Amino acid sequence: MASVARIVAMTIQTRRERERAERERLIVTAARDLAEAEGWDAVTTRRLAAEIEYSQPVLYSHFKGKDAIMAAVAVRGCEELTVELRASAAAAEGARERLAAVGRAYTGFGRRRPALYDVMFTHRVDLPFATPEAPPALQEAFGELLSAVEPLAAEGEDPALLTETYWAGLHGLVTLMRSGRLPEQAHDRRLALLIGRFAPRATAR
Amino acid sequence: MASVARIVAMTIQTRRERERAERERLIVTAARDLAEAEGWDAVTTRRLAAEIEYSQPVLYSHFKGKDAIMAAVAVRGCEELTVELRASAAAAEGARERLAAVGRAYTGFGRRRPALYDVMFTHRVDLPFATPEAPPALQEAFGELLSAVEPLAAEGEDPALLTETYWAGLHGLVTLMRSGRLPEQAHDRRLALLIGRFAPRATAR
DNA sequence: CAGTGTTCCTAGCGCTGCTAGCGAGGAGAG
DNA sequence: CTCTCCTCGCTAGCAGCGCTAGGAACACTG
Repeated sequence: MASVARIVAMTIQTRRERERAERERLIVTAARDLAEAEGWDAVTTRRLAAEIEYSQPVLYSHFKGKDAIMAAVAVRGCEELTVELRASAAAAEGARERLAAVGRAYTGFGRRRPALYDVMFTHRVDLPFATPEAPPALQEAFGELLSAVEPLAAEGEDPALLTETYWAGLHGLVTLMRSGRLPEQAHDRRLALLIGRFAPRATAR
Repeated sequence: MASVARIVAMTIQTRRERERAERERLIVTAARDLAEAEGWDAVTTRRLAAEIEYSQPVLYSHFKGKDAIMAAVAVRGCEELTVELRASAAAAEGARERLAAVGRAYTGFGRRRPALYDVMFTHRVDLPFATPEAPPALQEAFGELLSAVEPLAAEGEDPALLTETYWAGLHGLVTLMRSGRLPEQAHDRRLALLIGRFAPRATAR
């Protein structure tokens, strides 16, 4: 009897936990969608609460604060980015073309999903980044870049550092363009120049 | 008599305008200093008003809003950046060394004055950038980069676009590092890699 | 069915950027 | 020198922000 009761309690418990987890996903999805539709300024705790049809304090039973919600959105964004990078790399042949493909995919992601990109790579958000405790999704995304850059590293060059440098170039292009500092229309040519610097034709042929 | 009165009135007018202009400079300086000391979050209109020893609404008689104040700080920042870039370029010899010098100066500026850098190149601020109406200070800063990059452009490459691409690389390094996405300690090596891509040794020698 | 514990909502705090409207004080006219 | 006017900067307040305390209502336990 006692054991049965315990089992029942456990299943009720698990159902509750499942519902909680589902609601948490709902919060993150709502925050992301709202941000992508109207920008992060429109994502207020009140607005978000209305969106999920709960009251404000519920948010704080899932996340420490608004920043934590944004961090969760960022992690989900990394997963999406990884998928896109992987797909583009898989479809490309040759080292130079692989580098170009991930570059296009990366900047395309940043331009197509500006709000998501911002929370991942621009906004201050308390996520561990350049450490072993970084979210796996983030490490995978970096890994995709790494495997595209690595074959193009010259002798004596650290592939990881070279990848970070290439990443910085892509990131700079995306952010400067999106904030109006660089004109949109020449993006492809700038990207081609960047790629050319990291994969000289001599190396590819 | 009438003319004398008019002249007196004019000098009074000019004195007032001078005082107003001085107060405007005071506001911008206070905003910049406060931001550099405690970050932009600490720069509230109340705090800023207290700093300049006037009441809040005075700020709005000079600037349309907080964003306009930040834009003014950004313009002043561009002037400072131009000075530093120019000095570093002048002290360097050879195309490759010039490129490296401005790269070091640029990233050094970003690391040394993070709040100022953010308002210039990261925060959304309604300044015309990539247009002829851009602030002269901004165009000069870009010009400094341009004259360092131009000699290194290959045949058929647009020097302006190449400069924008180099700028993006520097900007990416600064922002990713400052937001914790890239570890600080390897900055010099990443910068060296970037410079190496834009000024191959073969070109310099 | 009563007791118990959790869950979620209402209400409110201190702060933000920004603005309306008043009162003091100097400028100009006679 | 006095009176009028007008400019200037202040006090006070609005709506909205992130976040939290405390009580009501619900579901489960025995």
